[in-house]
Amino acid sequence: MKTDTLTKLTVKKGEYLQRRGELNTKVYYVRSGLLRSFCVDEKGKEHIFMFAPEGWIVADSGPPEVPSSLNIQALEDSVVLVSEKALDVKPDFPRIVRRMEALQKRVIMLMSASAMERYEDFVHTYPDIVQRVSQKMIASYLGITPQALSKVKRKLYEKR
Amino acid sequence: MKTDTLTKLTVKKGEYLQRRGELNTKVYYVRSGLLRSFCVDEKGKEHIFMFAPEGWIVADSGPPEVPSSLNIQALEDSVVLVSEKALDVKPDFPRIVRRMEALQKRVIMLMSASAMERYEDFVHTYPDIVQRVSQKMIASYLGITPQALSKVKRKLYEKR
DNA sequence: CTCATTTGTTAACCTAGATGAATAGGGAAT
DNA sequence: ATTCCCTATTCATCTAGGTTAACAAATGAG
Repeated sequence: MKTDTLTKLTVKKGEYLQRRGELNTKVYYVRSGLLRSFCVDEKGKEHIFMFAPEGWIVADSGPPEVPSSLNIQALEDSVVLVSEKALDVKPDFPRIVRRMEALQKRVIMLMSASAMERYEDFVHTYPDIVQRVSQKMIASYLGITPQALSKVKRKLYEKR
Repeated sequence: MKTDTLTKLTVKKGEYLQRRGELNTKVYYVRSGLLRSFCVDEKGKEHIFMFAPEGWIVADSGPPEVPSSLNIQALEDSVVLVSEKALDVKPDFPRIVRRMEALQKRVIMLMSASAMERYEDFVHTYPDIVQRVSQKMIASYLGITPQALSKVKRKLYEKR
């Protein structure tokens, strides 16, 4: 990453960094705050692809010339460094490997685990995020409705 | 990729290249035939993570020092080139980007689309694979049972 | 502060897909 | 050919999670 191609951006809670359909040339490095990337299906339902707290990188995975299918939005006031994908000639390989690993796990969880199992795994894997975002956001990440998440949490509470 | 670190491997249909729990140091390049990578959940159910026909690369995404969570098996007689992850100093970046894209799409599909939508998308995206593998395998990739896939196909047939 | 909007939870009902069991076809080995 | 096993399909039943609606609590704007 060349330092001179980075732009510092300050965004308020709720602001968008990128919207679906826009050109997909940027990579966002979160210096402080919290972002989410998400898509919206035909029925208008939002699906969170990932949360990005401090130190994380977000971008649509697609090539720069294809319009983005994801929206990127700040969930807290945030400071973000923006770089151009094309200029990012020497990508951070270990970080990419970790991302792939996380995606692999996510796919497998979505295919094989119940909503409760996915919630427990999420709480265990991202305990900090759980504190910082709404139930609605967590449900949207898990691929269930907020109502279903409420049920899950009650069952877990009753268990102990 | 250094040519001198590659090993050519010939496997018969049904043979395993890697089993869950084994060290996870290898990357497989499929020269001919067809592989699948999959995991097995606590209930003994198999979930296919990906199919790898000619020209594709398969590996567990995790770091080499962690035991693999995936099994890799030949679905057809295949010829495979094997290389060590650690020696693979200059990874094929465009290919990785395409893989990430595919994974992103898969996550989103699993969260937002019905079994029928996922099947239609699969047929559209991998028409060749559909011809080469059993219904059971396709169902396992889609995250549904073979019975549910049967229903989906009948409904699609009735529609037209 | 007030008013309005959003969020979290509960409950009643509904559906997509799982489960289990039965049946019929396909190979492969002998 | 026969046996064995595995695959595909169908049906009946069950259940996790979706949908709709109601309401209270929290949040935000002015």
